[in-house]
Amino acid sequence: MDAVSSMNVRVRFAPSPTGFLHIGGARTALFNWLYARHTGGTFILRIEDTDTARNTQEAVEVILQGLRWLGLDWDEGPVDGQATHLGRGDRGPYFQSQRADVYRKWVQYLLERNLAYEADGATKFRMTREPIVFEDLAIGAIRRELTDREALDPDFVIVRSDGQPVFHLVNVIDDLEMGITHVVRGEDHISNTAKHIALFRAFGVEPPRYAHIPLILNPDGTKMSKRDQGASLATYIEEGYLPEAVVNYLVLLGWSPKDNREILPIEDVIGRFDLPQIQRHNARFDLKKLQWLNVAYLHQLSGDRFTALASQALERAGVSLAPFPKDYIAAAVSLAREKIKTLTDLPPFVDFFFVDEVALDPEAMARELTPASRDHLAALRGALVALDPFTAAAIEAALKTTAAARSVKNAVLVHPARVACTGKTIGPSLYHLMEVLGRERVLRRFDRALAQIADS
RNA sequence: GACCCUAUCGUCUAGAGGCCUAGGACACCACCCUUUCACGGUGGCGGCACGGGUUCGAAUCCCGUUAGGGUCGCCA
Repeated sequence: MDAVSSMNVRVRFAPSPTGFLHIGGARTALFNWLYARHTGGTFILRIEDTDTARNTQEAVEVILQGLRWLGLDWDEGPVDGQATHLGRGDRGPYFQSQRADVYRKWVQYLLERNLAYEADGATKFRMTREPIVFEDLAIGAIRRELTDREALDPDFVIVRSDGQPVFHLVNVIDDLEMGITHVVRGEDHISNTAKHIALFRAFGVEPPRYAHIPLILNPDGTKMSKRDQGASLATYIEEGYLPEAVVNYLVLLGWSPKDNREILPIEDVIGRFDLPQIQRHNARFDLKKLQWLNVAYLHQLSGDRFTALASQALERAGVSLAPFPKDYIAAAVSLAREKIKTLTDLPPFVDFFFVDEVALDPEAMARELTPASRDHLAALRGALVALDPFTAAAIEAALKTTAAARSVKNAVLVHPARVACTGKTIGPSLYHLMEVLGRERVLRRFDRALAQIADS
């Protein structure tokens, strides 16, 4: 352990409960968590719910659920979305709405020392006129001068005329009171840091170390805001991405293991993650790469977990699995594993396994269940009736023998058979799907297809 | 308007003065594999924003320009 690692690192993620967790916020949380785990430090979750009007318990739950889904466990912080509930940890409360007396105490401290003053009913902080210089762990030396507007009046409001303390004040007080040693946050706070450092000094304490991480931009390079496609973590949860894939992708967006590896077990990342190596420039979100990672993680999932997640996705899509044996479900969904990019892709691939009568796609039917295919299908049915064992290999052999006997290419039998069994032109391997379906179902579906052709 | 950050293939990145004829991944294109759709395999396309310095030598250091992003609120 190096010098930094051996000190007691305390980092925090301090989101405002707006009703959703921004993907950029998720990465900020991730980087804080990684740094805490890398250093053996403490990861704290604090809810910045000072804007009482739009903060609700539900909005907090969204954040907690998002972090839990990502696997980012916090050592101190809320246990649920209820602000008045006592959290875990001895530096609480972890909701700003419950810390009014703490803020009052420190405002009093500033007032008594003439470091703040009343003006127009508000309380303003006497900001230094000198440039603030600090060493950012991710970026390097930063020297911040006053802007022209600030030069006119450098002092800023820390308590509104309605008595509510503002962000800069509470953020600093909480970091101070909670013993935060490293502030890892979005680059959009880099200019605010001067104010924060000045406040820490006024309170008579050394400011924490800062590490500002780059922002996540839209594919077109514009800032990703709430409305933008894919800005909310919830969309990835709903669209069937694996948390480990999202985490891996987020890690790669601004950090690199420097050894050309892309698939990174989280333990490896924890072992190597550090602040100075964080990328300095903003990154654009690339859904295609996330999808690629998701496929990779889908492939290496254990059979049990895949079956569980696939079952969930099916139930959510309205497919009832209750009537089917566990083995049948597992065998059926496993045939789709290599075919899908996300779990929401799965239901259309395997739903035919779980219905009495397949829904015949009109186009597929028109193309494959033609009078010309009738005799082929009937012949294939004949080859399957007494086939033993009814396995993929045996089915394949039977189909090929039948095709050869009729002097047609395998595909001439394969395509109509697929439509007969699944109703669609795309899907899992035909031979395997027939094995899983079982002889009885297959023959019944063949008969129905044959009847369809006769009717048309 | 001012202040701050940033700048390597379309995208994410490796690169901390000679190892660079700039490496990898995603995407894209071609071919192979193949019963569909995918997976996989092989190959290809493609980049140091620009201009000045410093140096024997610069993607790497310095300055400027340009571009992008951020901030300057009684929002967080």
